[in-house]
Amino acid sequence: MSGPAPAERERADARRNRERILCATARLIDRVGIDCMSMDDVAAEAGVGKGTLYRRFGDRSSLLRALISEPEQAFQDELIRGAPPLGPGAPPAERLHAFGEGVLRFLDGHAVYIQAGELLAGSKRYTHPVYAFYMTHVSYLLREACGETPNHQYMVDALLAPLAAQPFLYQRKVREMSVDEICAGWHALCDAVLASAPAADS
Amino acid sequence: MSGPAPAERERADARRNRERILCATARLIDRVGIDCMSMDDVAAEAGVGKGTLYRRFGDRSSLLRALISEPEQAFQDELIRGAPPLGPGAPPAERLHAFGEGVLRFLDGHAVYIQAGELLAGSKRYTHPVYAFYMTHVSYLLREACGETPNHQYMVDALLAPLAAQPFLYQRKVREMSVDEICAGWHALCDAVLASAPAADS
DNA sequence: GACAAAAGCGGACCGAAGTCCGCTACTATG
DNA sequence: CATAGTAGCGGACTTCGGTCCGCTTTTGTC
Repeated sequence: MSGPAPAERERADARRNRERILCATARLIDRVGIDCMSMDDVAAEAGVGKGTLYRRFGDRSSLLRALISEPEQAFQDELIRGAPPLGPGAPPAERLHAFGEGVLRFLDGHAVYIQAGELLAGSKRYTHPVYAFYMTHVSYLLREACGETPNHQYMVDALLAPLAAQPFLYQRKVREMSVDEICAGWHALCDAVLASAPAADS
Repeated sequence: MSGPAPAERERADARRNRERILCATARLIDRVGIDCMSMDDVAAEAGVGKGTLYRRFGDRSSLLRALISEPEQAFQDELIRGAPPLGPGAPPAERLHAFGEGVLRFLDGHAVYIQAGELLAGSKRYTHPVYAFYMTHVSYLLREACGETPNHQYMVDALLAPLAAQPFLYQRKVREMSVDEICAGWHALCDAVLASAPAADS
């Protein structure tokens, strides 16, 4: 009954370096800002070689994403298992509203990490698992709320588009909108889309 | 009555090099694709130095944009001075629909140049004059169609978001949607937004 | 503890974007 | 045509993201 070998055991030095790198990155961002932080800086600050850095994190944007992967995971968990209206239990339309607001407030809370516009905003946005997750979620809620409609998939994308980091930062910094104003806007958009489809019975 | 000195006269060699560069760029894109085209390649193909290339075009994405600036300009002219429903004369709601469809078909017609996702899609999208122009246009049409609403500005952004190159290419390539399907989706979104506000009288 | 396999390390290296600055050659003027 | 002033040229150079591959450390086995 020796437990099944832990599928992938992380070697001790690997783990140590991974943590060093994450701490060093956070420290550097705090000290010089994301824009001025080169990958060489990170490697040096962490006291590891550049190869190690890239072996663990693949590329720059993945490294940055790793920094917020924990709260991001927590947010996703809330969507699936959390309390209403974010989690299951509330009517789908209400959950949809809560979802958008949740994403926007999440973005605002982690503005430091996404401010370069790289995170959740780069050209990889659409192919990243996180987009697939959000898309599935919104698709489900929208279908529950108003059934299958001709342009269902498009509406899902349209609802998700203003929740990207890029437009958010633009509205926040250039337009100088408050988070509340942005949320209000999204709620209005959400209502418009919901109202445009015949409400499902039940 | 010697005409006023032409504000900025372009030196002969400058003009020659500018044209050489644009031709060389188009040729290279055609030959090896945007992704494999380095700025050194362009300079070499055009037979100019790298400094010249950058002096004229600032950076890579500006160079690419310059390639479609002519048809882009033509499209903008059509919006202002063209025939209805794109130009003035048609009811604002109808013009709004025509605008979105126009942008989408424009994107499709120039997919070669925007396929790298750099053009009209980079982080500069929102600060580029072209976005300001589109924004003003949509803002005007939306206001004409349904008056001032609480989230006017947000709705404008929301309508414009799915007209960016990035989501367009995603829908086209990954989702394998036809241009017509994408247009249909946008029309539906447009209707939803228009319907969500009290119609203006008049 | 000795050993072998392999997971992981690290920094030299590469390619490409973008900068800098001394030189060239075009244009305006007498 | 000679000259001066300046717009424009060009390529060496810098920076930075990302790759490669020989070397080191860890871990499982006897």
